[in-house]
Amino acid sequence: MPRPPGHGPGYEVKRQEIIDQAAALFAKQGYAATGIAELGQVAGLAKGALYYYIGSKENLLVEIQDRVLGPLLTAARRIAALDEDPVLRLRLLSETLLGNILARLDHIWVYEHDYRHLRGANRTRLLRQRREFEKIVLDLLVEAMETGAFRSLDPRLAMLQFLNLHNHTYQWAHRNGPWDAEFLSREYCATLMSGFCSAGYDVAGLEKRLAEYRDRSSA
Amino acid sequence: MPRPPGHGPGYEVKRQEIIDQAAALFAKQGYAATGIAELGQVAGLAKGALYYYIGSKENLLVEIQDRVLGPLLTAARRIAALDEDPVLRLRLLSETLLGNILARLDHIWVYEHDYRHLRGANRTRLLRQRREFEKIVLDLLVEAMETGAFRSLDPRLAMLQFLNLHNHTYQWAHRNGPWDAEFLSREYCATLMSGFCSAGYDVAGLEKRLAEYRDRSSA
Amino acid sequence: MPRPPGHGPGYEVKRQEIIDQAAALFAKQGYAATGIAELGQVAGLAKGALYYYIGSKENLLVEIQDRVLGPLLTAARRIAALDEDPVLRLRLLSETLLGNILARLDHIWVYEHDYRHLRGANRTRLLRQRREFEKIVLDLLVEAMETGAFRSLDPRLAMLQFLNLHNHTYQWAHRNGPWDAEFLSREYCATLMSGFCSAGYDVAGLEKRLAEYRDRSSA
Amino acid sequence: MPRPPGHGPGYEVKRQEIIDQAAALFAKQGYAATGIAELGQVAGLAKGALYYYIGSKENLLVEIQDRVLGPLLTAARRIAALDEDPVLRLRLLSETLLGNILARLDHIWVYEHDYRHLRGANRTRLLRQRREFEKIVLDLLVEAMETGAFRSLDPRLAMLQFLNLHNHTYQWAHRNGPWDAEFLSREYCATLMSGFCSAGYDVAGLEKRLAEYRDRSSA
DNA sequence: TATGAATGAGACTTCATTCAT
DNA sequence: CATGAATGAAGTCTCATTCAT
Repeated sequence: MPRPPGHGPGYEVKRQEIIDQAAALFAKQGYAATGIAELGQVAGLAKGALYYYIGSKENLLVEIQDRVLGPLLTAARRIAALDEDPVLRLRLLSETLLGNILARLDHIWVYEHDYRHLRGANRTRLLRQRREFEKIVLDLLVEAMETGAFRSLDPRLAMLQFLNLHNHTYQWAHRNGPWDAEFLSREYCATLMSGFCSAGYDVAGLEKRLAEYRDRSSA
Repeated sequence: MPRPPGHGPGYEVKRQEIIDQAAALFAKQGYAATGIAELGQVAGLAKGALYYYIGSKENLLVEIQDRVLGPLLTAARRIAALDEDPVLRLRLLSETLLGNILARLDHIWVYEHDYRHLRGANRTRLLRQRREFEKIVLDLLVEAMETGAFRSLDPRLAMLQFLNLHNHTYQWAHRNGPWDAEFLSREYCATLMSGFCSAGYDVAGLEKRLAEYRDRSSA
Repeated sequence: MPRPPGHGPGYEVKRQEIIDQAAALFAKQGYAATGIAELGQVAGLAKGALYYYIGSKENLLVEIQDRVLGPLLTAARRIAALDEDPVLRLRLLSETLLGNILARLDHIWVYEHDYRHLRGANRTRLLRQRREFEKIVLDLLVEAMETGAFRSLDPRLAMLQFLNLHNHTYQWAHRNGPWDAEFLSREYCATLMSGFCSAGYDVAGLEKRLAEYRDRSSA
Repeated sequence: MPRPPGHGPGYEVKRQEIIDQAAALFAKQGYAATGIAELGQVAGLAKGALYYYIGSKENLLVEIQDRVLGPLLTAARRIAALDEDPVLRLRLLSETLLGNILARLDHIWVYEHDYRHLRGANRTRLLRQRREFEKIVLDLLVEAMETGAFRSLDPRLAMLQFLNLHNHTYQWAHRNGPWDAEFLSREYCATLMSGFCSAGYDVAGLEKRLAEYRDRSSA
């Protein structure tokens, strides 16, 4: 991660390009099964120049993980802090999560498969961030139980169902698939909320409230 | 009366042990990142002897995949053929699937992560089997819609939700976890069926009908 | 102005050196019995660097075969196309063939012994080239029969005698041996032509006509 | 070569079978490229039993060489000692040599290609035997010059031509080929004698004298 | 006699990385 | 900024051979 000091203006641009290409390769073949030589070929750079940009192979993995978890956590924190119904916030979080997954499918492949190749501090940091994200979901679910929207559930199991349903999407989604994040989120949440909500809760009204929220916040 | 050239009586036993150990290692570190030397160390065998049992590294991967898909497909075919309500059969399939996942967590890790390292015929065969399993789920969902139990859903998306929810379980489950297959299946199906069923369908009655089915079939 | 990825200026030179050294080793010990480690030691390179130059062991074999058959076929085609008496052309071909054999004895060892270790396309190509060379000899012999210089022979057996006599030379010839290609060719052809020619043919005149041809073509 | 003491009656028979099979394999693939496992498969024996018969891989090579050189030297010595015209003896030797080559093509392949894999005493002994055979040919050629049948030749080069022409035959001959040893010997000797003999020598008469000799010795 | 299990060296090849230029 | 050459460990796999049974 320590980048050599004093780079020209094009450095960061090219660096980001290389990380993109690496994410695509890692997603297709796996991190361990992708060689530096292959990366260089795709990037159009000899190995020496490649290392000038990437530092090390593991560095690439770190960057890819950061690209996934950085925006995701930022958005999740923002949503969790909204002054809205926890169920609505869960719905917003769902759509954000799916949006991130669909927007960067190859990054997600790497994120889901290869985080175990991180070592030491990189790994610790990653796991901390993953736990933070899970905690946000968990807290929203607990809040929804406290407001009476949800019945009394095992909060951890509810969170795991939420994550199972969303996170496994990368396995079959593909660019130009038939469904976008908004649609998938609506469907997933319809399923989850039906299962989670209390007897009297108006599940069908959620989408209306979401529309109202969007009117308000875009105003 | 000398045996013809082949393998001795203890061969298959030891072979299965080695596959077990390989599955554990592959699950922890990934197939590509696990070396033959490491496998040999765990098995307590020199490399030559190891190869006497395994044939090749990819062979191990094939065996592990077969151990997952073999029993799973057998059970799924049997359940799909039962003369029962499709919703009940989905519930049975769910529990079987979760039972397989929890019983062989490390095999499932490998199954989910490393099938891409299979080549040629091995890969083709695997993908065919995966599709067969998915087809069974899909057909049951369609049946449930036809009987009026489920509302009109996109069958493929319903199947993917079913699989998302179940298959991602390996990511967080662990030996001696708090929940068994029966419990998880009940919870997952409660969620899914609430989301999928028609307005008038008696979701709560599913578990009772399951109990009745079990009484019947054990009789 | 940086070079595009590829190979530096010294690459090809070193590569040819390595092929030379490989030919010497293969000739002495056989292709199959010569290890990459040994090659590296002789070349003064670690295994990694060696592979940077050679690509694969079989590649070395291909290059060695090409070094033999490339010049040989070029020369043979040129000679066959000359507007001269077929017997004279056979004499010229004989000397060229012996010149190639004596000039690259170790290459010829490998060429004669280890072509069977080539696989697939490499092997097919080699066999095609070998057959082309044999065809050239065969056609010249047939021509010589048609002009009446040779008696009526089984053309294939005549060709095989020609090749037996020449090609086996590598088995006993050595650098700084007492005989050069010109001398050996004269002797071999004296033997062969005596056996092949018609009753009235002036065998002894062949060498004189050769000298005349050389005068003409050097003028 | 030291065979374990005290074997049953079938030992030697089976041993010879195995050597036959080894010769076939070595001829087709080369000594170095043929594995003991492959030999065992062909022989229908596990590796332990195979070693009981063969002692070591190099032993097989020794046996194969002996099977070639033993009969050849015996026959050559006998022929050289005949009280006949040296040219006739050369003709007899030629036919014997070709007979041995054609009768055991795979042994000859091994003999020609893999003698270099012999080490130490095995190698020394082989080379001594080879030289003895060459000496016999050389002496006959010198005799033929002394009797005036042949012109004055470089005896060593004459011998090498003789051997080139005969020994290279294994490269293209095959079982059920169109030509037998008698025919090939007649052709080869016709070529060689035409080239070697003095002006007045009756080459054509050689075959007649050969027939007379055969009448005499079968009588 | 014969088996099958075991060894350990060595086979060919690829790897991530470094560095002088 | 970028190259190409080099390393040495590690990758998967095969080898000839031994030996308890």
